[in-house]
Amino acid sequence: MTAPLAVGLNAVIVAADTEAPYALITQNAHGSPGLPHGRFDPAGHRTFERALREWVQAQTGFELGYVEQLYTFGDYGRELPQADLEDAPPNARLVSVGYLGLTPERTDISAFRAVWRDWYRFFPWEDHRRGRPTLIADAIEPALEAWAGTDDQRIDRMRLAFGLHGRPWIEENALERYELLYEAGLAGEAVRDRSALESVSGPSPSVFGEPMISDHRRILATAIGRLRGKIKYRPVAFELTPETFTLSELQRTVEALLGQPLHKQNFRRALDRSDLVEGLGRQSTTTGGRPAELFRFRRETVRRGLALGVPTPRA
Amino acid sequence: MTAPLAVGLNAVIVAADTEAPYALITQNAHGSPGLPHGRFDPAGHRTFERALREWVQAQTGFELGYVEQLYTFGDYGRELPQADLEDAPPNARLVSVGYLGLTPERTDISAFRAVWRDWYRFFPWEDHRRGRPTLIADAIEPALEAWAGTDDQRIDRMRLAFGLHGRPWIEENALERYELLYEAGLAGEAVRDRSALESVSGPSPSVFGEPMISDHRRILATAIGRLRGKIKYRPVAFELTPETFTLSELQRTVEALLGQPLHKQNFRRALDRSDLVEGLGRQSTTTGGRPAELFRFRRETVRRGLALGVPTPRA
DNA sequence: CCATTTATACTCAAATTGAGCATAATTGGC
DNA sequence: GCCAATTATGCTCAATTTGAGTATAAATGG
Repeated sequence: MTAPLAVGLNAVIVAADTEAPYALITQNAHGSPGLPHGRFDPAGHRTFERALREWVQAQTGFELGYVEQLYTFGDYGRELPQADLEDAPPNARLVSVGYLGLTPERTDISAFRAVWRDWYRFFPWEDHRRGRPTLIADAIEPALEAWAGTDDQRIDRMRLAFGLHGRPWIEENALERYELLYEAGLAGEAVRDRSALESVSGPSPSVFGEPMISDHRRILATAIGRLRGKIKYRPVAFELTPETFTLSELQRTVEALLGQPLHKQNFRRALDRSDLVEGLGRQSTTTGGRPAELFRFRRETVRRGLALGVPTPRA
Repeated sequence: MTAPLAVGLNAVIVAADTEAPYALITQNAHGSPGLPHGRFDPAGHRTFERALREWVQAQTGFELGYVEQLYTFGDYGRELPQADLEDAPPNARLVSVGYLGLTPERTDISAFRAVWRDWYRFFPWEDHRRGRPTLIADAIEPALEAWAGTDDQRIDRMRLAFGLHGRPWIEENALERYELLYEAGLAGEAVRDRSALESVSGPSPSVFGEPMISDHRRILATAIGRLRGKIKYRPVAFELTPETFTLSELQRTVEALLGQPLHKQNFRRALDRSDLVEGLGRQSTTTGGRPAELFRFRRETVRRGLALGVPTPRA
């Protein structure tokens, strides 16, 4: 009577530099991108976190540091193709628990079937560092409008999610935006899941961003939103930076994660007041221009209990 | 080879008035308090949320409104006594998914085996509305100190969690505080779980707050922390208030949830600027003193996209 | 009708934010 | 070797927000 259950663990492992934020991506047998993942074996694993660390280590050679749980998905509508379940019992229902891991540098993983990928490849509409991507006005907005029709609730959701009609763009809402596109049939996964369920394959509409296997892009969107929110009130940014860095490097890294430019002077001033970083006196040999001072993260400040995030003054 | 898995769903259903915050509490066969819960049956349930709504309806007669997922626990150390698993396969490992539900009033549930309980009964150290509870300095601090001994990391965790030695009390950290007490053997559940695993029953040390079945108090602590954080940046407070309310009622309700007094004038001013509420011109017939104006929540403001929380200026 | 209680209004200094302009120290042509 | 371009860093100032106090208004209950 009760159908079998399987718990899948999925890891979004994030690194970032001044250029872009990266996620660790694996490939399945068909070469489709996905997240490092595996099944949770209740007999062999004491906790989710341990199981996750073990899987990630095996699949990518990567040793996880900072880890936090994201969300547990169990929807029927997103039931997975059997191919993704490997050794699960037939017809097993998958419950997937997503985790976020942060790492200070893109460690070498060349020996494994995993690569670091700029996460905006999967979410091209999320990068507003050089202004709002034209993709939104040119393609996403018209496609969503066609989907919404005269349904007021759909129109509302669309405007709020994508910051249309004078609403502000809220970078934390990466999941809402992806789910909206999925619902509107504008994500490759939606096309795939529907044809699998209904065995119909009508004319494929235009879809946005590179799709991933299973519901992995949804988990990645959850991670992006969570990290973007958390960076503002907890010093997680320093889990992603090297030991020493210049203020510009830190700022560009944060901008890459938020997909949003920040106001330089105000960023520095607020950081100064926060006591989160400490100048080292040493200079960095930068590419062109005046050399910048090197800084380090003051872990002591966090232990004093105030635990603030990095400032994010809008530019 | 793979042990059976069961997914348990647990609901923290919260109501609040100017006196206290309440959680909906059920009782097991032995009269021990717990949260409304049930197993997720993958065959019968499409999504976690639907299953949850069904269970809660059956156990408490309660119709859930606002719902959000909290956290998924899967630790081995907190394995549950078989009694709590009811119709699960023997030796099943329980994965428990916690949900938070909010409701504007304490609806009548007298026909069911469920009651509304002031949540501070389970967490007496969390209510700082009338100053820091003396329980902390009198009993918790010495007990934790005895546990920490000279272990610097333990001393540090203790001070940060409970705001000792000049650290600020951070009301969101309800889970950290409970887990610390559990680890230190100062929660009734810890005593119970240890004796179940080790079959020893030494002298029971003093424990704090009323224990709950299974890991339900841990889930309740998660809910408290989450709600306390969210109330500051999303207008969830209005999911808990009646249609119309006075500003004082709103303030006292928020204070009850945070366990923290707020600065009256600044609370009003910030609320004013936020556009979250709108005066109705009508007066409330209060108990004693000048009558207060009635207000209502402006849902329209949220739809305009700014979606701020209620202000929480420290008193 | 007066003391008490509660609500609401007003004020003011301190701190923070937003956004500009000015100056310093490099590199890379020419 | 000098000048332009580039990047880092410093300084200023008005506008806004915060923190916290004082004053006034409108009820209730002896």
